Amino acid sequence: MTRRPTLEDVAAKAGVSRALASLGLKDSSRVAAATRRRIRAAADELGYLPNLAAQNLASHRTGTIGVLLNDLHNPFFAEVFDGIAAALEKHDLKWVLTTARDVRSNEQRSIDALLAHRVDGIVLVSTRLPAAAAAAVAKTVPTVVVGRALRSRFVDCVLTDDAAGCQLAVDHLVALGHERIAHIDGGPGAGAAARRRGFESAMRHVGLSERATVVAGDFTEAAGFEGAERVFRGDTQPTAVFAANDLVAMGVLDKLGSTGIRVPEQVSVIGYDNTAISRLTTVALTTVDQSSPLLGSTAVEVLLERIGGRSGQRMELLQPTLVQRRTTAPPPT
Amino acid sequence: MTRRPTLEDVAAKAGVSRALASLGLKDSSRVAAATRRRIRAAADELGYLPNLAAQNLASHRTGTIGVLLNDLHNPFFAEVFDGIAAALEKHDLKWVLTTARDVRSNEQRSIDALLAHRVDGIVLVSTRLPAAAAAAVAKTVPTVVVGRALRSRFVDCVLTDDAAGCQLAVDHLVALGHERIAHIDGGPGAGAAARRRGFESAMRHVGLSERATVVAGDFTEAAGFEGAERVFRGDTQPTAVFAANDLVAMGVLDKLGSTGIRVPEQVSVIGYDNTAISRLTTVALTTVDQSSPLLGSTAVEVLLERIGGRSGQRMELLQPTLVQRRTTAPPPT
DNA sequence: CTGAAAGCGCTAACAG
DNA sequence: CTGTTAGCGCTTTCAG
Repeated sequence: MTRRPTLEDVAAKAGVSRALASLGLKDSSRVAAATRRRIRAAADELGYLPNLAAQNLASHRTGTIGVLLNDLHNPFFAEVFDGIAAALEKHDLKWVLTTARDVRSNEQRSIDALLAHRVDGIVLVSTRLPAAAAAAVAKTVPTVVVGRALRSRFVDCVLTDDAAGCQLAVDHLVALGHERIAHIDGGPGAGAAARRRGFESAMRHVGLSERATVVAGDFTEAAGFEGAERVFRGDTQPTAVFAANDLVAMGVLDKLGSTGIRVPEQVSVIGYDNTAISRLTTVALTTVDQSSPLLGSTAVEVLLERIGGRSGQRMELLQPTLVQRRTTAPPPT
Repeated sequence: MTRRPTLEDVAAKAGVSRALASLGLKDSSRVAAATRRRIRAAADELGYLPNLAAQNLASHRTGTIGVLLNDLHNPFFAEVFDGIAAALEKHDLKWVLTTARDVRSNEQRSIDALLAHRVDGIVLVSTRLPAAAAAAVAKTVPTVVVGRALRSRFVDCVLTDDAAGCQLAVDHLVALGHERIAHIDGGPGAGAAARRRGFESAMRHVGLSERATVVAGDFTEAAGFEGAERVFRGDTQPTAVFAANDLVAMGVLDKLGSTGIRVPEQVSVIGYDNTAISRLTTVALTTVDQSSPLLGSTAVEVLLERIGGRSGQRMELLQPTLVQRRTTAPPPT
């Protein structure tokens, strides 16, 4: 647990000045190749690792992007992060990753932590942060929001065209012959409102407004379970359920399974996200795909543009697709 | 995008020196309560956020723990992280979270990044890092490894007693009447070897050594799928499969389902981790529970002890339990 | 209780 | 090509 070597040590060992050592390690063409090699060798031998704090402080930039992921438990976010990380690596940027864990107030705290790091930019993935708060952050540091549309000159957004996604889902069910369709929504979750409105307007488009039910949920399996419970308690039971996301859909399947209602013979279920779980043939959930990694990588590109100086808002809408599996079928006759 | 306020600004606004402002914000009793309030007010008004880099550099400590998670896609790690984060919050510590994403060489790079942050300690969750490399890290900064046993004076370990866990699984299957049991292992994954050896020795204990098969896998669904393919190709087919983890088990269920083999009537399947997926009643996977959050919080406690000065190794073995659901039953007669 | 001064490890002009 | 000189924003003795 000895003191870590500093640039000073490297410089001494290589017989050069600190400044030259610094340049040498960055492969600056300003320093002779031979010297460069000597410096690098000295650094390796000492096990030198630059002190980020010192680097950041002196250079006024961190080369780091802050990423706030809503929830580590939802595989969807892991996939979005894959896209983010890949893009960041491509651009030789570092990142610091945070999650809010549970509560809402934690989101601001997590963001403050990123700000304290003096990150060069921030990616907010599906946070519930109030629009005003997000705009405030964006005024301090370039910010892009994933999964939610925010009208603000300062905040860029990258999200799936949920209106289209919901239309896809509804059209599919209607084509199969369904009319009474229930939506279990994402409650206070980020983007939940958009998806709920998408569902309602899609049902209107096909002239089935009065047959639509919406029950309040959350983006979790538990919410899906409880939502299904409520949906199938009434007397005018729907023949299909459109869940706010795959997790919710799993909860619905769970409830239906334990109640002895067969899917898709008696009830059709459709999810949103096309996560790994939905792909399992034992689950085989019909779902709306949002190409999650693309969401992430696009967010990074948009952010870099903003860091590069663009000042107008950029709102990137990605088109979803329907992935038809085996939880949807014609309703019972 | 204006310059962020510094301590200097806060001090000026509060009409005190920088030093006092610094102390005041830390609620040091060395500064009068009234002054403290004035300082705090000034800071709030300016939206002051301390510059971490400067703080770290000046104080020689970061109050930050580095966490390297093997894989964001496996919900097991999200649960372990819950425990880690909760414990860290309890102790008022910050963290920086990393994942290696894919390749092995990335693990060292991720660790170097944590080291560059000058974190006060490191938690390595299920990394494949060679023992020597881990020990090297530990000599630089207090380190605890989760999910793997490493014999080194410098590295502390927190893991589940996999020998016991495997015995639990095997005993359960044997009690049901199974004899030909296959294990699809975790291949090169962290802790895979321990689990494989645990399976083999458990089978030996019950005198079923020759009935045991082991096929090489990986801790993924895909590996489970392929593993099942190989297992059920031969002529002496097992009646039960013990998977290295729940993801592998899901892959197995997937393959069996698509082949028309019924679970548990024809084949029993048992997983490891008791992740959220296994709990779904549509899946209802029998599995070995490792109380993942406890694994995480224990790791933090052990790490803090080490940071506090303990020098001997601490090897914390947590006892697993069997969670019996509906993928295991007596073999067909 | 408060302030002055030194310095953390590094980068970035600016000279030689 | 190489070295000198200032800081970056903060904490931390050490004096008042």
